[in-house]
Amino acid sequence: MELDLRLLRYFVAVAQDLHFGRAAARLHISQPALSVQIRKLEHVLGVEVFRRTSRHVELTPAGQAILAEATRTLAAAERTMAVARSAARGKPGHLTVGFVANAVAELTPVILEEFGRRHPHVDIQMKQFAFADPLAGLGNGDADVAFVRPPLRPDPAIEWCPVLDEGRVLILSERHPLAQYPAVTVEMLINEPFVARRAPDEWRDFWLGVDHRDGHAVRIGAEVSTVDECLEAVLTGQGIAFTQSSSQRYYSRPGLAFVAVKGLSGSTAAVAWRRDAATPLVNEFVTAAQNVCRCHNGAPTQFPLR
Amino acid sequence: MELDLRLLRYFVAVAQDLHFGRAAARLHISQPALSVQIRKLEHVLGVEVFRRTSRHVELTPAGQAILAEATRTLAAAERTMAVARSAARGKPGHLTVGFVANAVAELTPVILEEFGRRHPHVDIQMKQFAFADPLAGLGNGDADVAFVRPPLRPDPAIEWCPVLDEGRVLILSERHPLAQYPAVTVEMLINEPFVARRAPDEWRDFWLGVDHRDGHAVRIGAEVSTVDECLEAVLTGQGIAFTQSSSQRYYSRPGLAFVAVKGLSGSTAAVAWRRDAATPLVNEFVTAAQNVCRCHNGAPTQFPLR
DNA sequence: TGCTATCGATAACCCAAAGTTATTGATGAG
DNA sequence: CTCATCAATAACTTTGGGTTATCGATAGCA
Repeated sequence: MELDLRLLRYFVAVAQDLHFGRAAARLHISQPALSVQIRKLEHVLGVEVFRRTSRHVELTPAGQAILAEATRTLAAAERTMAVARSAARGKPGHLTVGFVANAVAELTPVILEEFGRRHPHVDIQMKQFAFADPLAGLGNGDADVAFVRPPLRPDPAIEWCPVLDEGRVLILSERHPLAQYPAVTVEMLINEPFVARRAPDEWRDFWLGVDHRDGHAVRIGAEVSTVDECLEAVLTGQGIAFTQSSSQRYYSRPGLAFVAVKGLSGSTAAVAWRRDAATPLVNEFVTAAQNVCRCHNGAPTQFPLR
Repeated sequence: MELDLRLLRYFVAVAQDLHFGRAAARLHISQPALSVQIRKLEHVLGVEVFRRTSRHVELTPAGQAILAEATRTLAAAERTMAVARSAARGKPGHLTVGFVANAVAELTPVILEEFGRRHPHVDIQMKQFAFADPLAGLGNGDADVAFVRPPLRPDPAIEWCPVLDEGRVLILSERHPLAQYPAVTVEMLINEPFVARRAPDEWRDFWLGVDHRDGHAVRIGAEVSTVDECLEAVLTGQGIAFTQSSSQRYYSRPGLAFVAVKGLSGSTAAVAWRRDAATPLVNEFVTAAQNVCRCHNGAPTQFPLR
């Protein structure tokens, strides 16, 4: 019996939510089918990857080790498809650019254009990642280069260079009482429910403004994985959230209000890449980004706080 | 329709021998099944990967680009299996060591032992590669580290460090007239048919002793991909061949004779690794190899020429 | 202790698709 | 022009991944 990408996809899905029923739903198959396939995977691999009772599912140590490799394998397959798509469009070169939310805002198209002018034979695929992966695919090879927003977990394999500094603002329903204020302070928000990003701690905390709360715990009104989920939660009044100020121009929509927050630190956007996968094309892309933002003299582009 | 490892395996097989019939035979399926699956792959990828008539099969430019990625994807899958096997044996760590022929001969087990003593939790998988891949899997991630034998095509991503220097000897059937000589010269072999290794030019030529032939063309008696095929060809008298002198101790078998060759340059064996995948484990392995052979002061272990 | 809700495993069945053999049709060689 | 080669097509068989229905184990709770 041979290994098969489907088995890996199923495995990763179950590993993600540790629940056969929900994973099956996400995969658009029935729960028994998923159970059978996971057992088949375990047979093919020769190890039990999950320890499961009728009440609990968890990865075995073997499962954890395998999960990392499975993710890489799936990323490689994804990349194969991407290269094929590029080739189909007559472009021999290919570069996958990961990003989160609105990337580096208005600078994004400028950088792409700058790069495209120098490398017209390269097909660029922009690929968005959810909050759960602030490295925007750099971690497992899903992306060659990425627009990210620190704070990032320190990782010797990842290098980055700031491109854009902007302020952070409050985003809330326009029916929320605070929406009328021209500006607020973090203290005024201490008891407000926040919309939290499902993300690694350092990222989640940064966007909840934990550093500005003087140790006060955060009330969580909703948990979200993507920008749109976040906006949805805010619109329906489940909570408020901080966001980079460029969101006002990218995600403005009826019923949504933005309010300046006094004293709140800003957000930096950066180009990032893997030190061990710095192909010439990646380097060229980073250079293009640096040229555009002129951060090679240490000063990323500054946008007004509001 | 989703991409599937089977399709990639089939694709690579056809790309290798550019012949549907033979590829199908190697894959143990019928030729029509293979044709259908390749067409399916092309549909999934959205590009034609082969240009084919009833007389000729060749990769399209798109196919070439995709082949590289497909190989990497398959290697990643292979690695997933390997890690699973390791985990099944209760070893959380894993290292795949590629090698060609008899690796670094008697030093191999010593190095493995040295490394194993320092890293008992790491499961080492030795993986042999055919002559076609003198980089022993370093090229596409099939191996983390490898025992190779220069000459290698210069590649900035690959670094290596010599471990062992040994002479080269002639290998021939004991019924061959020259088998009686205590030693021969290359001039005496100019008109002898040689067994050639199916390998990149620099490697193939080195093992044919082209540098010692003063420009005389080589008569090719057989083409082989592996050591055993080579010995088989020599035993059946299809040709003679040069080999590292340690072969006398590793591949000695009834009917086979080894003869010293005066003036023939030696062969170096080395540890090699990818600069961009030099994980701590890889570095430790290289260190172990260096410690064992003491080549850190520039002098790889010397074996007597005969 | 026993009831209930939850959730993964098992069973029985169905059907899509990968495989088979037989054949066609195109093409390069002599 | 004929023959041999080789990929594509056709008609079919079979494998196995999917389904629904059901079971059995367990945590929560009165």
